[in-house]
Amino acid sequence: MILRFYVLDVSYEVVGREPHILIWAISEDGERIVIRDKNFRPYFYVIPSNEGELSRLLSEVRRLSNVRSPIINAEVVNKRFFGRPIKVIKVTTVIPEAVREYREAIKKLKGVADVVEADIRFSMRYIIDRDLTPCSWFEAEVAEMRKRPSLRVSKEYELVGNVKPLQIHKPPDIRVLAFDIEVYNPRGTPKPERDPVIIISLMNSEGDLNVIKASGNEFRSDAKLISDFINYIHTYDPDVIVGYNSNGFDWPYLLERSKIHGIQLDVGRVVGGVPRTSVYGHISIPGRLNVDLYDLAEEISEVKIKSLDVVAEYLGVMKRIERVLIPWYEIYRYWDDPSRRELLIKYSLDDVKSTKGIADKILPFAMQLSSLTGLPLDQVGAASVGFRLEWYLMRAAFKYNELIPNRVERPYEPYKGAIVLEPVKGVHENIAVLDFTSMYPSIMIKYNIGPDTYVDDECDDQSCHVIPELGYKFRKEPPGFYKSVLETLISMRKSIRDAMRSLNPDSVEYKILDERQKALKILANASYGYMGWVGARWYFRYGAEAVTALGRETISKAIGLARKLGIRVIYGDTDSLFVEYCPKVDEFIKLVMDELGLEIKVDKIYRRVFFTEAKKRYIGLTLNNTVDIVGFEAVRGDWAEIAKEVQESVAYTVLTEGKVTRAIELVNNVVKDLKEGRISLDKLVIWKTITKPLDEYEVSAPHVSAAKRLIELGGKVDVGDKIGYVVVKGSGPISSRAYPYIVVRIEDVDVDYYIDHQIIPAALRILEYFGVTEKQLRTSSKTTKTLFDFGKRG
DNA sequence: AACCAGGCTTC
DNA sequence: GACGTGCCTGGTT
Repeated sequence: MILRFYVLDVSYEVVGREPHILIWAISEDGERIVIRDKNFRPYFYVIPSNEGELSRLLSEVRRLSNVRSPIINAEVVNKRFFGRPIKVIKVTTVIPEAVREYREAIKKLKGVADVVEADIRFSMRYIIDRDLTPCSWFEAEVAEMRKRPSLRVSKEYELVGNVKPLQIHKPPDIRVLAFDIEVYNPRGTPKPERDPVIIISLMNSEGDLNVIKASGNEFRSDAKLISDFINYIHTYDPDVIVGYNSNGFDWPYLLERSKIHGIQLDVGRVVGGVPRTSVYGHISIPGRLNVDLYDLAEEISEVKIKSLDVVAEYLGVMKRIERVLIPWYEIYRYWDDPSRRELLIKYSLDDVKSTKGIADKILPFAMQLSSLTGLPLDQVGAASVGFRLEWYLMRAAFKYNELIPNRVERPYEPYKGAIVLEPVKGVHENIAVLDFTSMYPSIMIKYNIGPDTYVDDECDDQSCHVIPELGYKFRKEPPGFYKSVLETLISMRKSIRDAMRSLNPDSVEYKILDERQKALKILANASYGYMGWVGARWYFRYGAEAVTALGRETISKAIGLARKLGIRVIYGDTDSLFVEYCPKVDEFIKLVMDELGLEIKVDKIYRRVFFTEAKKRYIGLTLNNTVDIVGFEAVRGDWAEIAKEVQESVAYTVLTEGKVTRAIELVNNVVKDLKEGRISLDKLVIWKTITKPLDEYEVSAPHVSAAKRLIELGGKVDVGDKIGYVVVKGSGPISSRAYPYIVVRIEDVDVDYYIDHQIIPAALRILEYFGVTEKQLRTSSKTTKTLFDFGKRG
């Protein structure tokens, strides 16, 4: 029979002595199914040192065959390696696990230059070779077989013919389950060996909400909670499970708690298939797609702070002011206090609703990324940008008959990057931020940059591009691997955008295509960083170096053109220019296109923007009167809340009202409040991450000594933990006075430290420019100057 | 003055 | 289970 199905995931199992590919899918009529392909075999390639060795090598390779997993085929085939035609031996065996053994044995043979494509996971090999991308529709000839009882699906089929892609964009109805756990945390960072899970909140595709609570003595027993959770999953049977930082927190935590209770966290579609850590640090659940939305939220560059509430607000899912927000370190207090427990439950529900809402907004994008890269949905979010692009490149290489290079360990070699201009300090009115569109990808295409186009010998500038500063040469023709891939990505994106023009923007079809064009853009934009990444299969340092050199040349020339037109340039970084917004800007944009062959566009307009002398830091007032704070302390996580609040209000006050006096008053009041003990301790906590084992630190930083004190107190500190410390009264270095916030009483706080090293510097960073002195900030005065008295002198 | 460390999230 | 470099800052040595 012919079956149409939507692919969720691909895995494999070895049955007897035969590998079976399992395609997890949803059939056209909505059934959850598995299609078994028994006819796919693992293989890899052997590159000879010279082609004369081929026939000898062929027979030596064949002789290595063993009975456990015989070499069922070895033949000479024509491939390309970095663009050059090459003859290699293709070796095919039976059991995927045997590939490694054969690879090692063959590497040792005389006359073998290298063995490639022996490090590609079997299920990914299948996805590449059959072009069976997840999150896409296919059709195939199948035969229904008796369903194995170990599989929690409704039907099982065996693949008989070939799979054929279908041109259907709309996915079937997928069951998505969002979940969120709350943990009892009376001692800072919760530890699964002592702190129970107290709440699990759930929300499914139908919008049903559920709360599972800890029970028993003091409501701190979570054994039943865990088994209720497992039962819920079996009953609802989700295809996709989403959480926020669930790979980093919820799943590992639940796994540890289950182990303590001796419960098997059997939540998959294979009986006994428990979640386990898999590739890219994601948690894999057999037969279901476990997606951590926090990984995907990292794509949203507009949001600086990637917390659940902020991301949900940005995506229009839930407003922060309309939801319950509880600081994480207070969770246990709400749980212990019967009058506040309901509020905690409400908080947890708001979290799970936000999680589900974020899933609705970004899963469509992730699904497109999955279908483009071939990485299953649960991996595509967890895979770093480099790996996503790499899988796309590997699929492209297969189509071009190019061999996929091995991942090799290389030393890290830094190279020169972009230009950052010295800002013109002060307040500027009416400023346009211009951006080169996809500067680095455009450069890679324009100059045909890549490992296969680099020319080592003589080459004149007729047939080669010669790179400024470096003198490296890249041949103009034919297009290299990177250029071909980038041009394909860009032309695919263009045709999608053309197709979108004839669609209603509210239609499902339009939205799906929009997500696809965004995914294409992201892949293209990752290409330069990927080429300069030492871990990349297609790493090429000369190429990455050439791209930044050409970028520096491009922006310098653009600045020259702006000046020629008499347009004042205020600031610039890599591919952006802040210029005064005047009618000549249009002319400038045209001139850049004509002279440099690259597109530059107005990205943003500020009514007012303020720079100190520092690079990468500014505050801007947008056309709709919101304030952008970039780079300053207010948007960083390692400053005390009180200092961030002060700086944010100062920024807002000077930009919108232009009143320095008001800003000074504001700081005065906070200083006074602090001195008189009216600021709560949690606004004084400074949070910093422990990034390596404590004994590896060469200096005694405050957060490190606070962490050591936490251990003395019987606590546990792991790499990655955030340590919250408060500086207390006394003498000596700060680190000797940094204590974990949980042991500090408000009356022991070194108020002067917070005034001198947090509030004053944060406020002064902005106000210093307006002639405000440290003294004025400490004590009230009667200044009446406004921002504009100072603003025009810059 | 020269260095190291951090810059991000979940509870 | 690292896409790049550049930059700022505080604290220690």
